[in-house]
Amino acid sequence: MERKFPPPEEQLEYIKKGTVEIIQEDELLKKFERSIKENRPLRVKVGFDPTAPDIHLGHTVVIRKMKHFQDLGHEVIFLIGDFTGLIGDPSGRSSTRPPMTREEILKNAETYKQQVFKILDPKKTIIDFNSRWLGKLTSFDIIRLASKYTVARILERDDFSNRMKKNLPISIHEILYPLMQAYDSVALKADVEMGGTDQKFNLLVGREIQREYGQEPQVIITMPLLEGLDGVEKMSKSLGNYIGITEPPSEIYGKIMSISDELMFRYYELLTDLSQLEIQKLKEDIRTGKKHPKEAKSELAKLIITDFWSKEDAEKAAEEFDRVFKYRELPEKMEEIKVSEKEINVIDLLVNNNILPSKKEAKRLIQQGGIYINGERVTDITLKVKVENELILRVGKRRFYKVKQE
RNA sequence: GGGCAGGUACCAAAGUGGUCAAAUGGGGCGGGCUGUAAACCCGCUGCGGCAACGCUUCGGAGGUUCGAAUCCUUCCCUGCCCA
Repeated sequence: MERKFPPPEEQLEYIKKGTVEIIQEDELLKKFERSIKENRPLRVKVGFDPTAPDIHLGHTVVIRKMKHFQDLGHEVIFLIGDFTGLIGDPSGRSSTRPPMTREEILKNAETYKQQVFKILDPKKTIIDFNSRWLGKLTSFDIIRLASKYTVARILERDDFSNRMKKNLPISIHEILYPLMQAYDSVALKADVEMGGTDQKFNLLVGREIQREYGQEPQVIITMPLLEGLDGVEKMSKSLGNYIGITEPPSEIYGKIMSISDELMFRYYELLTDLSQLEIQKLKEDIRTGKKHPKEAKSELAKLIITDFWSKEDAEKAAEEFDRVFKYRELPEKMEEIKVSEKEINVIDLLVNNNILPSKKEAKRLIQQGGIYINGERVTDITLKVKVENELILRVGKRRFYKVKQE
């Protein structure tokens, strides 16, 4: 097939934007040159965890960069770490996870595809599973692999050295993880591997192991880690500070509106195509009062929603938000709660319908003034609610329910 | 295999026979201020009960005691040192 790659320097410039580190840049340049000469696309590998097929904005930072490689005509391998997933990337609290069934893995892969193709070009994306080769390694193979690296070097990894310092446990299987990931690069003959900055160690091991197996080392590219909604921790599902790309537009909008102004710029930088210059200008306009930060945040939210939904959805989400939080009107869509009783105690209403986890919690919220019925704050925890007419139940600032009789 | 130190709520970390549902900090939640921002202030943060109070919780299981997170036995887990 005839391919047309842009000139090497141009490619490098395009890829470089937004990266934290490229090791080594000149190697990448050479790879670009060779790829043109041989009319062969580079193989760019990125690994993903099979257990969490919920892609959030944090993942999209790297995925967007994968897209950039595709734009240049290269081959992107979306590697699902179904085998390494059994170990779990060492994080201190890791333990081996139960093996996933073939069905689960395939199902997750499907989910991944649906999500990731909102960004990537399906025609230029190879989806692979590392159990394909890692599952076939014999004990002999694994020992051979393990012999290529030393304990001292493995322990250089941040996470491990910290745990050593703190006298925290490190299991043997954890130190195998980087080697396994490195072996993926061997199996795939990766030219480039990308990941977040927290992956740097693993990525580097890939280079060394490839060399050990007689391959040319991959170039590694690290991307910044996106901070989660709290602005401190990295975005992750387990911390609950994330925005999933399949979340409804109104959710995404609301979550973006709740981030700090500082974080907003970070998101602009990592999640939109605005140039550094444009972002600088935006900052300046806000600083001088030419633009209200809320306005800028709204625009950011709309840009992000447009990526995963559509421009119309984005506009609608914004209108909806203003209606509810600016003009204090009701949201368009509310979860409906069906109640069989004609009359019910507020607390039961809240707990029986799984709105709140316990009666204590319900009581607390009422006493703290966080429950409203038809716009009126509930102050009496023994209040009986008549459900004959439709009721609007508000819990806290942002949760709304429509209560109807069954 | 031996010696030592540990295992407390979402996390970190006090508590070492009753006054401990368990200090404090973080996180979370609610309220106030606002732009669902930050910062700040107030409150809450095991379950049931309107409450009095009761129930379940301090690695697991037993035991001592009127009474245990606290003492004993045993088991499991972690770290350090020695081998």
